[in-house]
Amino acid sequence: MTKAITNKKSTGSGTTRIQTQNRQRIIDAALEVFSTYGYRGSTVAQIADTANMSKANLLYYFRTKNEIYLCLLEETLSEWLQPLTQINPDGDPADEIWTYVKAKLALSKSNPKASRLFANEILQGAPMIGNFLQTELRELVIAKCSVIQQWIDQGKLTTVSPLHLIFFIWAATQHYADFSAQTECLVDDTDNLFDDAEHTLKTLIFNGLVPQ
Amino acid sequence: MTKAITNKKSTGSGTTRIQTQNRQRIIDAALEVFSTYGYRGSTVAQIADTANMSKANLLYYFRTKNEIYLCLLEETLSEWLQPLTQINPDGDPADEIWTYVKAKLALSKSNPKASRLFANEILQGAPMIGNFLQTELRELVIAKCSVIQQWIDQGKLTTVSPLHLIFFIWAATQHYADFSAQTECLVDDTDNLFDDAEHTLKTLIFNGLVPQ
DNA sequence: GTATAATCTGACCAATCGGTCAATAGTTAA
DNA sequence: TTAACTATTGACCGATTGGTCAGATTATAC
Repeated sequence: MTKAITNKKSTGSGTTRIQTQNRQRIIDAALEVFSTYGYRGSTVAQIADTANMSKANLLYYFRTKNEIYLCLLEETLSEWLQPLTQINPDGDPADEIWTYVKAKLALSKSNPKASRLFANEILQGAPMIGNFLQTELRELVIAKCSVIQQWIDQGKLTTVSPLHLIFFIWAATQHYADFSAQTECLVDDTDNLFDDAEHTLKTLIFNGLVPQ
Repeated sequence: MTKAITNKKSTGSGTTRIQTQNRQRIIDAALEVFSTYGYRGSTVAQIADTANMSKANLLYYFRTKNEIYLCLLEETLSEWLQPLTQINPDGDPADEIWTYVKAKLALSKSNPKASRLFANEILQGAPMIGNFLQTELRELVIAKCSVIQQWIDQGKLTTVSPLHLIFFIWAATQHYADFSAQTECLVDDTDNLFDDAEHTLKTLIFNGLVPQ
């Protein structure tokens, strides 16, 4: 999944000011387009338009549509996964999990396009990041699951499947980014959307739905 | 969103045996393709191939790609929404909600392609069903929210936002269909996937994550 | 300033896209 | 059997797709 700069100055130090600038413009535009239409539904002309750049010039910086897509995925993946790595085995279980939920919710709010980019990719069978899912993500998730399992064994958490708890947090938080077209149709108070979501999630996760 | 049969016998009763048969074959193939690649990422040739039919013949039954898509959405929408309509204001709140969760989970298991079809549509901004979301779905959701609110007012449920509770149930259940490419990478025991999900969801929704 | 490399462009390409159409093959009711 | 209709096809259309290329333009090092 790695493919670095295609064109370089033969003389100097590798990357030009104009290169870094334009490659970033393209990546930004690509996020806009790919997150909306998915890989196959997006066109390089559309990305070039969004980046205010001629198609030929865009293909001077990235040789193929696929190269843009892979580069974009790579840039976005680490940001998207970072909160999970932050879960601290030595912290208070409830605190750690709630911090994680809040971080994922904040990401859904601040960068919904990144969420939709992955949603599109996975919906379509993860053709590009399938290998990543099976290796790096799997390792990380297994590690964090065993942390949660320890907390459960210590009686600090209710007995649940750690893996499904994680699925459940992913689903509940990313939903607001991935399905914003739907939520925005149904929510009246758009301003407080994420605050309301956070409050309801907190109640559900820590108190359950039935009064004790 | 309504467009009925295009070609009809000028003599007889409207629809031929071959017509109903082939239209169904096309709809089935269209679900397969559209649910995977989204509207723009799918091609009529691909649908025709999947249906074991020539492209020209497919376009004899549906005049345009869009017409297939709309017909498919229409057929699938009601099935997908049906469980929500079943929530009974006079039933026991916890029972009613749990029945709903189980029904949605069962749908995700039995017809994941339908879930992915809608996921793709909404991810891409709901260009075709936007109007439906704002009218029919909105009405239904508002009605069910007020039912849940009454249960809360009667002290039978914890105070949560009914709307976000519904979002949460949608997210948690459809996740297993929409992101199956991911879950299948991470789950070891694929056989019991939905049973484990159900158990974890039940614990979360009714007990919360912290032991009482 | 000027040479050299980096940047940018329009014209162009084969392949594929959604869709049409005239002609052929298959069904069906009399 | 046959006439009228339904079903199916391959050849074809203009538009769009991802991508190339020769050459024009701009920035940079000396």
